[in-house]
Amino acid sequence: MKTTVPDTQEIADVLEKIAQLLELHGENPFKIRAYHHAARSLERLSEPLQVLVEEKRLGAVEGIGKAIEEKIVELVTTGRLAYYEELRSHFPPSLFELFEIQGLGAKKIRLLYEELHIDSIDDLEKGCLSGQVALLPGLGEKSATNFLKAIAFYRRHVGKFRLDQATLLADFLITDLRAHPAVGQCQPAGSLRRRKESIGDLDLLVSSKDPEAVNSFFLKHPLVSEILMQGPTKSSVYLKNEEGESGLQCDLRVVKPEEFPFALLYFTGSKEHNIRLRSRALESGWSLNEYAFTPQRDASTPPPVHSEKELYAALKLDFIPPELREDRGEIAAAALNKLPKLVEWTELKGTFHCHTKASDGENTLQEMSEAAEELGLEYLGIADHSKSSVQAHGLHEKELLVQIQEIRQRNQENKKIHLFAGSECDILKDGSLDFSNEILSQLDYVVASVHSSFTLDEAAMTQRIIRAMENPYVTMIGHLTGRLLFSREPYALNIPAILDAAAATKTLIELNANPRRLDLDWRWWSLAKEKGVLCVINPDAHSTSGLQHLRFGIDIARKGGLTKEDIFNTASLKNIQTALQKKRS
DNA sequence: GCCGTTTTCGGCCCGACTGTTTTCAGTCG
Repeated sequence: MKTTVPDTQEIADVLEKIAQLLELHGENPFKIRAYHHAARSLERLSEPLQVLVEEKRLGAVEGIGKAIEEKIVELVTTGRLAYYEELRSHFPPSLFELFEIQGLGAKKIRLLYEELHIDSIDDLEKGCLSGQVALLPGLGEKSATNFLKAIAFYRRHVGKFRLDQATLLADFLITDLRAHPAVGQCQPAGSLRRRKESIGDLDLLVSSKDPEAVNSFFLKHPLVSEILMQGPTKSSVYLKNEEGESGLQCDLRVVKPEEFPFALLYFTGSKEHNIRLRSRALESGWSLNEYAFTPQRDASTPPPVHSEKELYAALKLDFIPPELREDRGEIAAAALNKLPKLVEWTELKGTFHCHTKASDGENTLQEMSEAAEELGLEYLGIADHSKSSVQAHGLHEKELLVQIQEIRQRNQENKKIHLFAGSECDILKDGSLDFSNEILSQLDYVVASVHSSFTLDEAAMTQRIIRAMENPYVTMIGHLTGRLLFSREPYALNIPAILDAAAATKTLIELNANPRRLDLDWRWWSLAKEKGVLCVINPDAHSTSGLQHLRFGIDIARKGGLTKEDIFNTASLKNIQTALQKKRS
């Protein structure tokens, strides 16, 4: 373990590892869940862990009791945890990777380790091929074959699928399913419906009086590459990817029409959200499953339910939009009628941070303008790269001034959509900007972004961005953490400190809607809102089709609990022009 | 291990499918 103080995420990871180790040790499942739960609680703390430890308030965090509090304190103060080290000493660290293999859980991993000394994915593969795995009690030829398939799948798809990729596949399937005569209602569920940034598998839900017909239609669908499991109500397949190989996993559930709202709620999740709802149902004496409420002995009769809304109402809750169902306080808020009224797509009036051919975009200013108009936007901001982004053909001062002139000219000629002249100006290593204030002052707005020196330490990177925000011409910070989903980690950054500075300097924080980024992450937006920081949803469009990414931006804003009022570009053109001047004056 | 208008013990969400089994354990969501 590192000698420096571990950060909150690292501590949450240790708690998760403890949970896995306890599973391997065959511990009480509720104890295991307690560690999972505590890890999740840590991940959504709204204040620094260090402060909670110093003020001895950790025990007040839900899911953290005396025992786990002591362990966290030990980790924070010494950087080590004797309990964890003791647990770990019984198993090699490589064993953890076996949990990633579909069909393998703690019991079988332990069996494989104790009987065959298998402690890695490579070992498991060898054991399956040699026939040894099939000889173990409780396992057989079929298990070994399935492990080999699962290993191959894991190697092809370490990581997950992006929201846009999963959405595209789901749209195809749902369109075809809805056209089938035996299909009543058909909805996506799972993390796709909750609009998470990454999707592990696709969950589709259908209501039908003829489940067999639906299942057989689904299993023969041209997008299906391989059948994993098939039952009367549930089947599971791999879908074809671009190369025609097995890609995303897709589960189809077929239920009776009257069961649909229960099943939709259940399969939408999240798991933690469902667990809470079931506990809440039990308070009324009803057991809740994916089909119905079942009153326990002496309990009152549950009301009839025809929709998710009625289902929540039966539990004395406001309807909770799927995006919020992550067990982050939404149930308590729904009980008190305090859920936010989430922003809607139709409330978005314009956007900033779009590129053209002048730097690294694919389309001209005119084409971008027309596409935005078609999308129904009132205004569009053009922000091509600045000169330091050589790889992206960043504009030099002279080229930028020409572009500003062109934009002013277009606004004279076309009154249907207003164009704003901006720049995505590099934040240099020391926090200064790529253009002088004299140049910046001629623009309508500035998106300041980091495109270099990603490896600065947290303090330096934080200071770098804060310095940029202190510039009166910097309107907003682009893709704050620089993450690229599944390919680049966010750079080290003290996000609460950045949000404080954003509030103090009246700088907007971008929600970059490009599905590879979705940055800033949705988990931070409630804190941003609390601190009074405004969000601006930008597509970072490098083509006309890139403007469509705005929809994912709305998804993530909703997931972050943001309302129309929390988002800068829900303002009309009339109001936005004065708002853009606000920081400068 | 956590939690409490049933409060310091005794609960803790619930069901489908698979593979290896002759009645069920393990895994998954």
